[in-house]
Amino acid sequence: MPDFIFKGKVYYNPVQLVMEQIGGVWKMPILWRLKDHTMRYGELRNDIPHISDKMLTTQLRELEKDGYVHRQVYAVVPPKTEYSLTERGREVIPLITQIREYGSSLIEKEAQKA
Amino acid sequence: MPDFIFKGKVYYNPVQLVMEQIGGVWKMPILWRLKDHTMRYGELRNDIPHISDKMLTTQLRELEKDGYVHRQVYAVVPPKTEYSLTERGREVIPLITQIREYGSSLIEKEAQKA
DNA sequence: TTCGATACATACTTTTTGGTTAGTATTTGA
DNA sequence: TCAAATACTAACCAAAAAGTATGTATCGAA
Repeated sequence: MPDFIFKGKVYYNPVQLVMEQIGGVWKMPILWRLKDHTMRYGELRNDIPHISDKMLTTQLRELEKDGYVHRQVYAVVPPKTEYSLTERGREVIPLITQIREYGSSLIEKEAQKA
Repeated sequence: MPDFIFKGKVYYNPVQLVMEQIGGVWKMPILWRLKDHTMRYGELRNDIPHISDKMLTTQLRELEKDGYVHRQVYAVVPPKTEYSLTERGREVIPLITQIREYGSSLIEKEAQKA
């Protein structure tokens, strides 16, 4: 597997690309919430434990730039913004499902031992 | 999904745990090489482009500590160490396969556009 | 006229991750 | 006696990711 270029940046392998697009602590949890419905900013904020405004905003912006979520701003006061998955976002859900399942299985095994 | 504790550390969700165990730039590429055979340190080193001694060593140690790889040291000179997957390591391969496939599909789509 | 509601932005600090360079231990064979 | 081979270790630095704390714009309602 040789190096390749994606959107102007060099990657060493496909895993690295995926990690950059949906890796980190918050991106998959965000995508997961949007799995089957649109959500407002504040709803995401309330639904994802421990996330800060800064993290929620930056991660949403990156997911938008990379084509995973759609951002719909309504010109009302107080402001209202709705987030939803794009086609690409929907396509990545099975992968997240498998990662979550694997994580849960790790936790279960650990619980059995203790 | 509430917080939980795994080996003494608090996690916010299962994704975060998986990311910590096999995330980052190098761990999955390492596990992938060991997929169907034991490899010596130097073989891994030569086979994984751009990886440094420091990264290879630290990531192997963490994978060993977390139970994904087995480390077999032979008392010979010059030194010889063989790495192989444990049961847990083998179990995680399907997940890595899917992540790689997803990454490859991203690359393909991007190539079609350009 | 001020307040409340919402979705942010900004500045700053800390933590984590990764990269670079150089060095070490051991024994066999030239 | 010295070089070669292998699997590391250590010290240091840079970059990226994440956390914390505070501020802001807008408009309608009270």
